[in-house]
Amino acid sequence: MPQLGRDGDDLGANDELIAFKDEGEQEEKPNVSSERDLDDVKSSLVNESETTNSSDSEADRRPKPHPDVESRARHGQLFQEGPRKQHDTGLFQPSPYVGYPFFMISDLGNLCSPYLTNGALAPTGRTVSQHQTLIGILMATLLHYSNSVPVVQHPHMTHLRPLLSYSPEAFSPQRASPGFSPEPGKQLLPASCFLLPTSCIPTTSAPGMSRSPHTACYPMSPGGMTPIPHPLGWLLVSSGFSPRLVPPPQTSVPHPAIVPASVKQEPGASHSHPLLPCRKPPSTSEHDQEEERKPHIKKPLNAFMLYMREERPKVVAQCKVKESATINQILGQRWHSLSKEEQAKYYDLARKERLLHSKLYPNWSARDNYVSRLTAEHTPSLLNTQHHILTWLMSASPASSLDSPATPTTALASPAGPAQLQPLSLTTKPPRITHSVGRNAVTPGPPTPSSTDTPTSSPHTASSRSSPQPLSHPFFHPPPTSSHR
DNA sequence: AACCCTTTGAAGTGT
DNA sequence: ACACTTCAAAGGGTT
Repeated sequence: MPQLGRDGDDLGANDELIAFKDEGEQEEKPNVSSERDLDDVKSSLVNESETTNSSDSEADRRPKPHPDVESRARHGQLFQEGPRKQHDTGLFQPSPYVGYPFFMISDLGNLCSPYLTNGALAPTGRTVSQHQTLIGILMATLLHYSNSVPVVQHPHMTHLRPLLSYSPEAFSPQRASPGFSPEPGKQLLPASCFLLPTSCIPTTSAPGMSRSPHTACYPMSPGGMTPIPHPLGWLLVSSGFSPRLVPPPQTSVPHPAIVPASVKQEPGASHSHPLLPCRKPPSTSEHDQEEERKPHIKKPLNAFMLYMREERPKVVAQCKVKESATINQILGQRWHSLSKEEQAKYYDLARKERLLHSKLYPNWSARDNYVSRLTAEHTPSLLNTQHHILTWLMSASPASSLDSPATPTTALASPAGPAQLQPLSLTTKPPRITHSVGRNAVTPGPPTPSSTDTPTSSPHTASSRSSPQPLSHPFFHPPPTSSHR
């Protein structure tokens, strides 16, 4: 949101920019600033909300709700069939990760698929010496890219500040509401609850600690230009390919995901493999585990999330449903059935959340919470190189199978060639194909800065968003697009 | 234990 | 501008 941009004057981000200092200073200054400003922010936000006009937007775009979901949920019909099975119905549904080789090639040790990325058959019958030559060239390529492929660190990671949790810590009772002492271990309510306590429904669940902190996943040094040790290591390790090509893990350097941000950002220092998944990295010490438990600053809740938090108990009570996926489907339909005034309430609340969040954490970026995944946006050249090398290996491998071209390896085939290589997920598991990704691609963001956070135009114009269609149920219609998470 | 599912919106990046 | 991805909450289900 432009009005919420970090450079926005109203947010006071500039004057709170923190110079790069030692971690002790970084640890203290934002909190002091936050404490000082919190009350003012809250009061000003409340005043602002009273004077802010909620733009009209959502009402006209509201599609007809799908009462079937709720009615079937009440009757338990949604559970008659697994909600995720339907995407397997097709003969082959290309994964959004078309460039992900691990699960496209059932056996990478095989590497024998005769189908190149262009669908052509690879030449067969290469000799052992030819393969050795190819491997040698591959290793040379690896060495080349290990020294030449830069990955730029996110600017927000250049400063060393503590990993504060948005909900539980940033809005500690001592700060937000003196005298309020929550039960230990219980989740404190985020900003919206202090602003509008009546709209909040307390929850006793642990605040989003199921995932390890993502903030420590940025492997790059502040200098930005740090060599990647093994550009293809992820592929080779994950596929179980020849270990000769993969140097043993660097035990001397902890995994970036488990290294405290305060100590891992050594300019110019080498790091462990930046391409490996870091969502659940193994902990090597108590200190690392302690760092892992540190919450990160979470994203502020958007309007729908606020709505869900408020309405979920009602849906649970009404529909006797506990499965969150089903509840969310219902809530999604109810959300669309809301009037624009009702939605404006949540858009406005969400705007306050973002405003307060940006005030408390002017240097925070949503990118900070991204897991360290190698994506095409980050290193497209590297991905293309990987694609080429993989293709090369496939073509170089002795063809042992001339099976049907409809095998998943054809997913690597792209009409446009490597240029359309999709981002490579570094998750250790193949991403599941779901039906919801890509929604945002076709729908412009709802709120416009000039007219508050309520959508001004139909953000759900395109297909999938206007009419969410649950899958796999006989009453459900197939989704327009497939996606992953 | 860890991850998936499912929803919408915000925000990030790349083209 | 557009396309695409990730994350935010939630908790039962799955691996």
